Amino acid sequence: MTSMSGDTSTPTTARRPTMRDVARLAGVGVKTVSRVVNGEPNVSADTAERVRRAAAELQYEPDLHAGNLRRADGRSHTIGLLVSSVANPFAAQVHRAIERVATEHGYAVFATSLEDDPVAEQRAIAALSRRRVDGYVVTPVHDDQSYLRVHLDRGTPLVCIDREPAGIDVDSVVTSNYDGARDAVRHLVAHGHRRIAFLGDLERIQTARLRRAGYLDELADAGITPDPALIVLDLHDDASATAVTRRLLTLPEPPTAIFSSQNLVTVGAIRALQQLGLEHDVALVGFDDVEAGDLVKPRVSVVAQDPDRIGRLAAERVFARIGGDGGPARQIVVPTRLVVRGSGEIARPEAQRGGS
Amino acid sequence: MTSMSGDTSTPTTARRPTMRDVARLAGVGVKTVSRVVNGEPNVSADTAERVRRAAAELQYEPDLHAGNLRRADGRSHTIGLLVSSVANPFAAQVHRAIERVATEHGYAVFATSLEDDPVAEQRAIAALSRRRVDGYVVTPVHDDQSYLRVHLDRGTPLVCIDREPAGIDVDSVVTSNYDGARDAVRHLVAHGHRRIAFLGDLERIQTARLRRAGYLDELADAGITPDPALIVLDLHDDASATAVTRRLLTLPEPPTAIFSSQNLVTVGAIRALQQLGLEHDVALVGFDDVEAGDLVKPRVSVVAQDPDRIGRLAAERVFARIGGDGGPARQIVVPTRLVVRGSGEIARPEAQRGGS
DNA sequence: GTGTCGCCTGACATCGATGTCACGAAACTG
DNA sequence: CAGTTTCGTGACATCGATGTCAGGCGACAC
Repeated sequence: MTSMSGDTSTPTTARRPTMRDVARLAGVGVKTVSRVVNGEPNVSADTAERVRRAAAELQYEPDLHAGNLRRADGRSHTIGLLVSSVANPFAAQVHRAIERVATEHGYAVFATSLEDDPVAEQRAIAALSRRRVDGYVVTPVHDDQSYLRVHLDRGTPLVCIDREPAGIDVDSVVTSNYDGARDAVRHLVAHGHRRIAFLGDLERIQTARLRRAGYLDELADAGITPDPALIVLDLHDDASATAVTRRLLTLPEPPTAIFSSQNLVTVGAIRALQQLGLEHDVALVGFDDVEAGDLVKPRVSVVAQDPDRIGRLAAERVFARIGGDGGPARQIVVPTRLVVRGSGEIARPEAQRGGS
Repeated sequence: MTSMSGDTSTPTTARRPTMRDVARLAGVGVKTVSRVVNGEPNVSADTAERVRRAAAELQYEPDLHAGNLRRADGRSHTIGLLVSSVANPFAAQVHRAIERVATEHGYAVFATSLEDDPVAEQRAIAALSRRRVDGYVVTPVHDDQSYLRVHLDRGTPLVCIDREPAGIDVDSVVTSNYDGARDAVRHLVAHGHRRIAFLGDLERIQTARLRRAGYLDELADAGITPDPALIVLDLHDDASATAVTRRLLTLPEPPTAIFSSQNLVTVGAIRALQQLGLEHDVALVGFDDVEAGDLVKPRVSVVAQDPDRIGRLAAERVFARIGGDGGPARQIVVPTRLVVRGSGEIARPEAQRGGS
């Protein structure tokens, strides 16, 4: 109603108002403005109202960082998230879940893509440390996280997701890679398969090794001797997965089922099966869900991870730590879910039942 | 080599060292430490070395925000990104592209999901403003962005992506929604189709209206009178798209081709076609690429957007503005690309050639 | 009427850094 | 060799806020 000056036109470059400007306009001291802005008690109703009006008039926005400098708890109300890539669908869903929890707590999230580069991991941590984040959620890439201990000692919590950290004892939230792989293989064995191929991700990735172990142990428990010819490791993209799958399927004794241990590898396997016209004859179960995996024919069965839950649990751990939880480090394992859609339920051909 | 104290065990809670601590240890003034840390000139080689050693010993990390308080340019080296959802594949790819440019400039990125909530847009801007971001990249949701003018006036640039802003004159980077839609329809017309259905997204979304307009204008140019029965708007998820598509396909005079104007809607249409066994008989072109769209049979043809380029261009605009570019607002349009995979090249059935 | 208490309020030091400036020593100039 | 410039350095004010503390004022009890 009562506008300060008649000038309502666009100012060229306005200085950002500070608490002092608001104080001056409201005719009070800065500390009183501070009290009103932060909802502290002991301010009379009409002083508060005058301050609020002045703040609104100047469109005042407090400077969170300036406040933190002096504030007792020194919280930046910001956390950092390190993932393989924010564009990776799995990581993106984890990110969304974390963001949801963060927003509830009034926190903002810095997300950084590491692209599996250990050096990027350290650089990202340093960049976030300079920005004084209150906590980290990290997908470990580096083979040793002990360099992070100094941050823990200074009271900045860290939670690892997807992979277990090495060299530090912190909370972690990971998928049940080993059990999930066993579930997949057990499912295929239950449909009569004995020649089950394994398409593995890069062996240097911990989760890939766990999935391979699950595959081998489940075969062993089923009394099946693994055929080394059917085990291919270190696949990381769909093109090489396609090539390898084609080769396996044209062996003299081809597999009757395939367990592919990762997203893109599953896509590559599907493509190979389609190219050879074998998609209805050879069973396939993938680890990790495939986008639009229910549009393909046959629809693709998978052992699905739960990125939403992983993200939520990880965020809850971080905020518990920020909130002062000093308990021992927790290892949380999120189970996988077998999604039955068709490709994994293709039975071993009758022709072969007699053989072997 | 020369460790300060013999104690290498884990300290319980160490205070974070400040510049003063480093100065004291190195036996110099704080300003000298500041000079070394920031690479300013006029420090003798061995003073600099002594300071660096002290900083390393204490594992000193400068506080970026404290520095900004006094620093002339006051840059937080942080930008804010508002998207529909960080879990949305399109937005996630845009995000990754922006992050790449940001990293080159030494910037970190705050990403926030709006879930198409106009109130969330304003809340997010306020949260980022309090954190003093140097620039914004925004997917507008609110129907009026004039409330952002104050930030522009204070020198914080803003670039809109995906949708044009309303009420402010700023840089924007958008897909050629109108032309892309025309391309899709032209492609279907070229394959003989005249009864082409349109499955539109929510009409309140600007891009959805543009795609509809492209559809209608291209039909008009081809001399085809649109059949209102084949135009369905306000679809936003795959379930409703499936239901609607099934209804259209069972009309007395069903469409021979479908143009679906969005990702999830395309998925819904595919599912309906598969359920009715018509996927090889009715042509389909979608707007926006579908993940694993080349695994479906027939492989799905789309008019693809270029999220990587959109993100990169948007980020470059923001950094140009942060760098002082005061030129007039630029509207950048990123063209779509028709991806021919099979579903869009199904010809109009011969049986119908005689008719109409 | 006076003393005590509690509520409001603002002056001032402070957070961790950078900008300004003055000072002494060394290097150059003529 | 005196005068000037340059270099290296640190004391100090300052950025925008909050924590501390003391003072003023009105209400209440005796």
